[in-house]
Amino acid sequence: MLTQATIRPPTSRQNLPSASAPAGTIDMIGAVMPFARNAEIYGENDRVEYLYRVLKGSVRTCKVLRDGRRQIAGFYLPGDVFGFEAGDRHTLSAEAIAECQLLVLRRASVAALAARDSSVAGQLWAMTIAELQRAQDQVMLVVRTAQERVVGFLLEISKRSRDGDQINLPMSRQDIADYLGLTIETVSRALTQLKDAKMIALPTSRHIVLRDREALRRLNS
Amino acid sequence: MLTQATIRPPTSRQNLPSASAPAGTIDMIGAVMPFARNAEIYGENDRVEYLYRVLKGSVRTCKVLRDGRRQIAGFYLPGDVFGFEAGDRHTLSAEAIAECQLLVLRRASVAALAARDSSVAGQLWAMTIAELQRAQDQVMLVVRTAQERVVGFLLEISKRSRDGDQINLPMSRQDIADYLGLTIETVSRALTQLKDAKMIALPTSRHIVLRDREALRRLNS
DNA sequence: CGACCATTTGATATGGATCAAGCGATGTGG
DNA sequence: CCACATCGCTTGATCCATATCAAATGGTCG
Repeated sequence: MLTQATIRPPTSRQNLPSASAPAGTIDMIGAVMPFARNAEIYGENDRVEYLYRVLKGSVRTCKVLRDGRRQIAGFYLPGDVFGFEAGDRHTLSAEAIAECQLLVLRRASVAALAARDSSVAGQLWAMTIAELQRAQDQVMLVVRTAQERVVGFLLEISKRSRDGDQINLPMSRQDIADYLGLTIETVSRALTQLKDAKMIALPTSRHIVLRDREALRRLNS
Repeated sequence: MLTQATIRPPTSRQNLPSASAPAGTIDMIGAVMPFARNAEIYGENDRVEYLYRVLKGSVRTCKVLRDGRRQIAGFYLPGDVFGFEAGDRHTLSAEAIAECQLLVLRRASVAALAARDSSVAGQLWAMTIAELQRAQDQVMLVVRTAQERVVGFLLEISKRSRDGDQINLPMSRQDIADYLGLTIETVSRALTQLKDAKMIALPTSRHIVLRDREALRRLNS
């Protein structure tokens, strides 16, 4: 499944982040690391050692359910931070959707920095609440009809990737389906219906244009 | 729907929490308030002013979807803290499931305390991560079969209420259904099947006994 | 060009929703 | 104290949205 063996973060700091990383943020510590397409960043049950910020590319976190199906818990785009865990073991795995660069931060260093600098602690709290919000939104999404789930997903991605009405999907139909709790066939059919209704255009399967946001928003509620 | 008008938290501190509230925790600030069954604690779009800790009783947070269906985002039992929000408006509403007592904390006071005391900041972060974990677990739950969702719910409630194999449900079948994204009929049928399979007993509809945790865990994965 | 993989499209099956009725506990008024 | 209304829950019959199975299409890379 994976195209290469898991890359482990370095213990030394060979790749420091750019010198322009602002003081008073978590970006001042940590190392930049590249991951190949489909590379595992961490696995379920791995010890939690790092927090990650996406610099380039995109990442998915997921879990394989007992019946073999895969559920994706979140997609992370440039700027997003992931890897928050309650215990000392990961409950999800994380994989690079495409070639990506991550800022890898030792959890202990982050915690130490937060203890010293309350504004850093505040940032971490805010990021975690934002992540909680996203997870709650996902719950609201996955209980709706297939059509509504797909529309909700498109609007969410559009908002987060800040590219106007253009969407360049980094992920496959299978990834979308596993995020929404649907099958690829159903996702595909929903997109075709939206295209037939002139609400979106599909120049290529990974490039979507939102042609009628108003109508999409109505479907989304 | 609601049995009484919304009760607003007091601006003065008429009801201080017990003097035994430990220093260095958020419990040292705030006021104790009672809420009646089905009373609204806050509504969607209300300004965020407080954090809440459940002292007695139980609470649900939920959202009414466009089609009129209600989705419950979480149940909160004694000890749990709720009311974390990313923005300054609530994205969910909160209601008392049964008569309950809440410790009501001004968000600004909590933030100020966290800025002064890094261990408080750490507690808040940990609670938020725990809440994130729960939301992620709910996503994993609502994409499974009806039977699995109900089993997952029973095991979750059992773990959180720490009452051994006895479960005294504070919430109705409708609440459970709205949490799991099912109908009451489907929840009822799933429970009947579990009873017929001798995995649970149902002395009364709100009192469930887990008779075969091993079998239940197998269904849950 | 041809092999391969991702996506779309088509035909059928099924799990859970919906519609409808029955049941049991609780409460209320005569 | 008992008829009877009410409410929450369970059970039954049918329907429909989405899964599943199957095949066609299209896009990419050697």
